[in-house]
Amino acid sequence: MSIHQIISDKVKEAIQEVFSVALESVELQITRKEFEGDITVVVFPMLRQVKGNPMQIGETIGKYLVDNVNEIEGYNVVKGFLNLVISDSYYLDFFAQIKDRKNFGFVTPSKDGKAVMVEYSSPNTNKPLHLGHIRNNLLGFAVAAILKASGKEVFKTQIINDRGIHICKSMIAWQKFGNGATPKSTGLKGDKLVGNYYVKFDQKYKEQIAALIDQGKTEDEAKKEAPIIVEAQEMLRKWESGDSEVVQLWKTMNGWVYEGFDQTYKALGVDFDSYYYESNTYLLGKNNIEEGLAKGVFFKKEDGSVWCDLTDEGLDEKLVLRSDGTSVYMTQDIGTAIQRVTDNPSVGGMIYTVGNEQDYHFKVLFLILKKLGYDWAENLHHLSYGMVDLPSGKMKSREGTVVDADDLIIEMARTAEEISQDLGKLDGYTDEEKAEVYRVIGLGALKYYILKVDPKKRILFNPEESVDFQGNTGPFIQYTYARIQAILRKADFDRSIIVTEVKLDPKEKELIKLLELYPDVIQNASNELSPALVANYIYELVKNYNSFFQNVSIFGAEKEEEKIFRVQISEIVGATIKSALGLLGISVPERM
RNA sequence: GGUCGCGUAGCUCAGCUGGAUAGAGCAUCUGCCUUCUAAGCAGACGGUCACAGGUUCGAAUCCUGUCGCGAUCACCA
Repeated sequence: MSIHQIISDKVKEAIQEVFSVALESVELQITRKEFEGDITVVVFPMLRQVKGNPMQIGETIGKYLVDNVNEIEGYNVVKGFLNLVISDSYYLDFFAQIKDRKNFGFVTPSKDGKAVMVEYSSPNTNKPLHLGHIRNNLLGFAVAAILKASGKEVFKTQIINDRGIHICKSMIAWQKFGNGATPKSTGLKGDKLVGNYYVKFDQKYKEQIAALIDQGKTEDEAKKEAPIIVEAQEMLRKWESGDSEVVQLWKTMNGWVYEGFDQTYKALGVDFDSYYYESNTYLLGKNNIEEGLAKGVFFKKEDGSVWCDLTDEGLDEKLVLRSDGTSVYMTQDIGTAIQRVTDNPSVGGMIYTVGNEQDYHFKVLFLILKKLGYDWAENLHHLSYGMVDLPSGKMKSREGTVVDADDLIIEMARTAEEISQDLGKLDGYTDEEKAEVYRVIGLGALKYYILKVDPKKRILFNPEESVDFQGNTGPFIQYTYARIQAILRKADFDRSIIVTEVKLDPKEKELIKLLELYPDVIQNASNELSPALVANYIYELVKNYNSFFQNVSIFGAEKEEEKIFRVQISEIVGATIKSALGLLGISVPERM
């Protein structure tokens, strides 16, 4: 039983005994550093049930606790706050329990529980991944890892937008201007090559629109009549009718893109358990619309279009099938969601990692799925995140004002290299080893920078100066880990000894208190789907460790037991940093 | 216009279901490398928590309104 639970129970007992009142709940918090004590009972909320002076009530409870709880050594009351001093032996016991535990903080998954499907990434196959995708990928990957750590079975998946007019745009431009260029012939990454033709299309399209407007057309007319867009639409029709030439070109170009994406995913360190392709799913959902009609969830208008009435929920009517019987985005998403649960029957909920511009879409989608009566529809979450903006404004891939994912990853490693070389700490490493460390640091900086902020908030990303290596950053945390490894390399004595009696330094006590919180942090982060909670926890831990590291002599401890204990603390803090960073997809270097 | 989100130090961000004097980093300034990695530590400076009301023992946190920024309201995806 945790100390918090014990205190909570005993406070209730005390109130019952002295005031004959059954307390509903007890509010505890960690004692602020400026006061003496470890855990604080807040007396104020009790005033609702217990009449009296908060100071006196605090005194009464404090006395009772010291008399009746071994772990509590003393107390003091400040205003309505009862500060309790917890004995060293409690923390030593706790430490002995977690000292050798592998995966401390992680809950072992239960087989009978329902699985969660996490969708993320979901790119279009007409252009390379950019900074916005990076945020998406990092969030999705981290949330999946955190859910796993909290004991759930997790499937990572993505749906690839591999069809539609935007894909045909790249294809048309390649056909017209590509001269048979391939990734091999140009040396370009496949997704980059295809992306170039998407940009090329847009240039040509704009030229043609301008020319048509000069000829006296209105802008709307020009946009519809420009030859290149007409050709793209024709190509989409051919694709849909299965024209073998178009399909072949489509397969070839998508193949290039996938190779490129694989490299980027690998560089980012993310992966997937399954892939869904829109070309296979875009016709899904129509049957479900039929079912919905039969159930009365949907209704048909005179023109044959099918709608869902959501006015009771304060929303609008939503179209789910066009009057010509073809699907819309919503139709596909309904169908795909149902398909995914059919494919993976253990799935009891899904998380969609998609930008906040689609908040409304997912609100509607979830409502419709609930109305259709699926039990898993109760556990659907839109992991909504804010845009990543640049100082220059919004990123637009058609205009080429994007920060390319691959470029950024390389750039980060280069920055890490520059800083590292100035410090000269990796002397004696081979070039390959150094390059690997730079890569890990650069990536760590990028990932941490993006994950530490609340997903809901938009990020202003300044490529030149945004990524720091000091303070609340990935490299600062990695650095602490590397330093701990240096201590462990030097500590060539037996560390398996269980230390039972040693006077805890306040900084040591702080560290153990923080470690105690780790399982709760994982649990909370999984409930709120927020890697930022984990990130801020690691920072807190690392800051405390650094203060300990700098101010408490480890090898120069007075007694042998103290020395061993301090090394053990370093070891477990290191292990916790590593596992917590792992939840964010960040690796740690042994030396840096 | 309706709906949703955001607004905390010069900048970038924390602040859990309301709790003690609102916390970090960057930037500026002051100390600390002959012992474990100074990518560090200790400290100083810096706040009308957008604004105005309300709820109560207590509000950055909850409610209402106002302002600012963003997103969204397609038989697009």
